[in-house]
Amino acid sequence: MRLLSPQLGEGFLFNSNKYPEAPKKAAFASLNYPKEDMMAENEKYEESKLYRVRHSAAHVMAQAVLEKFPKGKVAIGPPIEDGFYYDFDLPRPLTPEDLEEIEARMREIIKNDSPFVREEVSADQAREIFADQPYKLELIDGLEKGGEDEHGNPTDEAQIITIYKDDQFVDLCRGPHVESTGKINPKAIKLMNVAGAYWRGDEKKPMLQRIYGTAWLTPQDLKQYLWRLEEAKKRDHRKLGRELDLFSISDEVGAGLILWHPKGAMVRHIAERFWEDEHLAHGYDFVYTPHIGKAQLWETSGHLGFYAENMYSPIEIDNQKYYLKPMNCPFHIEIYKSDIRSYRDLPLRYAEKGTVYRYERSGVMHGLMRVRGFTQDDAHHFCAPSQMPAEIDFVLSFSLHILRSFGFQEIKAYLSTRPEKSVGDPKQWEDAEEALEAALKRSGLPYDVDEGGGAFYGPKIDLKIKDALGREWQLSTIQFDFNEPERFDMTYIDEDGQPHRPYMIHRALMGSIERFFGILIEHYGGAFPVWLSPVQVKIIPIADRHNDFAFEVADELKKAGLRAEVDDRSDRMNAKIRDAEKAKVPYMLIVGDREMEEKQIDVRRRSRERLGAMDVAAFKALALEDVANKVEG
RNA sequence: GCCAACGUAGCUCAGCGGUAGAGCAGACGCUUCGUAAGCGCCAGGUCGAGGGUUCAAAUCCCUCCGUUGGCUCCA
Repeated sequence: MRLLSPQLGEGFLFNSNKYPEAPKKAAFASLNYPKEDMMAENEKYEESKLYRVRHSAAHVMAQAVLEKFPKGKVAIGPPIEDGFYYDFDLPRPLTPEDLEEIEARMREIIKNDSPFVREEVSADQAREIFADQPYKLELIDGLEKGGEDEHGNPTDEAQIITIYKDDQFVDLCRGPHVESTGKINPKAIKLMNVAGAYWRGDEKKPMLQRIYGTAWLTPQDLKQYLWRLEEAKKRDHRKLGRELDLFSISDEVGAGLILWHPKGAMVRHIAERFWEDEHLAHGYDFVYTPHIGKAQLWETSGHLGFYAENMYSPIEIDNQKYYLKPMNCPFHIEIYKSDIRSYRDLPLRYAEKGTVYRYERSGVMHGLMRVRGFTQDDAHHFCAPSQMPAEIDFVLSFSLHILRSFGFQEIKAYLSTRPEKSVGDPKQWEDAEEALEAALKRSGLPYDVDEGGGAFYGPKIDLKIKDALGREWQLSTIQFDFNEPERFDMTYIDEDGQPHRPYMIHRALMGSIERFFGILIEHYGGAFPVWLSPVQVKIIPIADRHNDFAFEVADELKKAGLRAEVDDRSDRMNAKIRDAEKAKVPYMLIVGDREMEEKQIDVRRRSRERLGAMDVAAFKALALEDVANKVEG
């Protein structure tokens, strides 16, 4: 179905199923549009009018809330992506009705068109103004002390304390704001929901009530944003997972544990088969390792020291404690250590789709995206230091090849460097970081550097993709490890006949296969590319007398490796087409009297495009070409 | 784990103190049909679990489990 997004006008047609003839870029742009279109090119969000509008809307909302709850305490209220929020400490939980009331009051305040007035004050003046606002007082202390901004984050500069007044409200705030409340378009704001949030994000501190709102420059923009939310809801992998019968999660089995249904398992199987072929073609060896390992192993690896809170309780077997594995690396290392390694053996690349179990707190599970048991497409590279730059180059380009094959074209890299606390020789760190950055430069990928953002055991590159809705997801990670080779005393014998320490790289491309599947579902809205579709062809006989011929066609297609099914129910053709469309089967082949007569089939795509009658051989060639080229039809 | 909302048929939802309802899906029967829903009939629920209030609880209260939106954490 073609959806016309509201208020978009020419050039912003969005096709809900992302069919091949749909202009892909336009589809992306329409979903993606907000920041890009709302702001002048290269303008920073923080300096945009939109940012000021949202910040100002937060103040207006705070006033409305305080009017309703005069004893309420306010915390902070910044603009965020797509809107703003404000945290409150209130005598009772807010209800949806409260939000409506607050929103209505906001519109009145906006109508007053009262100016935002900035004032610089001393810390003591500020304390007087906010005498009954404990959270503000805490912020003022931080500002006065310096080294902390209004969010409590460290800063270099001493802070000037400023307040902003508008209408009946005054807030401790750095600004900036719009000139007056009237600059906020009352028809372009909406309060979205209430959620709990810890004061300063610290779970030991009080839980506040956070009201999320959205604000835009025009009502059209708001409408567009709400439409985008709707679209995301339609593509929600949990909803599609049920509708397309891909997977489920059973209370009986347990939260965060995924059951892959035949259709979902087929997609996974195809994806894994591709993954396997590519790995074998690129110098990897496959390994298989068990799900549990002795406590001593996890002591040696350090997991019981630094990862214990994510691990499940031990299982006791013959007076020995065993742990369910949260990672695969110790096993791969043991395989490495099972023999003496020569520099001639290196690099070694051990790959395994290893299923790991990690404890997740009960409130954080989310469909396939956040689970307690998942399979990593893991691999560990072991190489001599001299081989390291080439190895990085290889693994980065291999990662990109895999991601692009699944239809993710927009990829961004994040390089994380040495944190303050780290293990390993600084020279090694430098070499590794240099190699990572050089490889990034050669790849031509856009990348950001997160100084000090690496793990204590090594620097890393993370790859994030943008999906069809413009949302970023981290998939791949390529991590150096200076820790485990040391802990396990890994060595190889170099040309000099002496043992040397190898370099070790962990990498996962899809990351978690469960999560990757979830992202694929949402990216494609359930309409997988032909090569991944669990059912690629549905053959639809018009009447019972066409069934035999339909099965003949199916057999021929199956022999060619295509996944074809016949819908031989006694329903009308229209109903069969509808069901096949809903199942997002890429091709429907209609067979009736005419086709049987001519030994042909009538081809229809899920995009509703009709390719017309053709020979089975012609269709087979066409479909196989789509599979080979991984087209998204 | 924390805050809030929500758990009624396989799915989506109505009912919100007086003996459980719809649509879709399913079974069966009729229909054999040209590019997104043919018709009829049947079956299906200890209303998430446990406790309490009441003459009476899906409905009100408490506890637990789960889900959703956030917080924190993270693949």
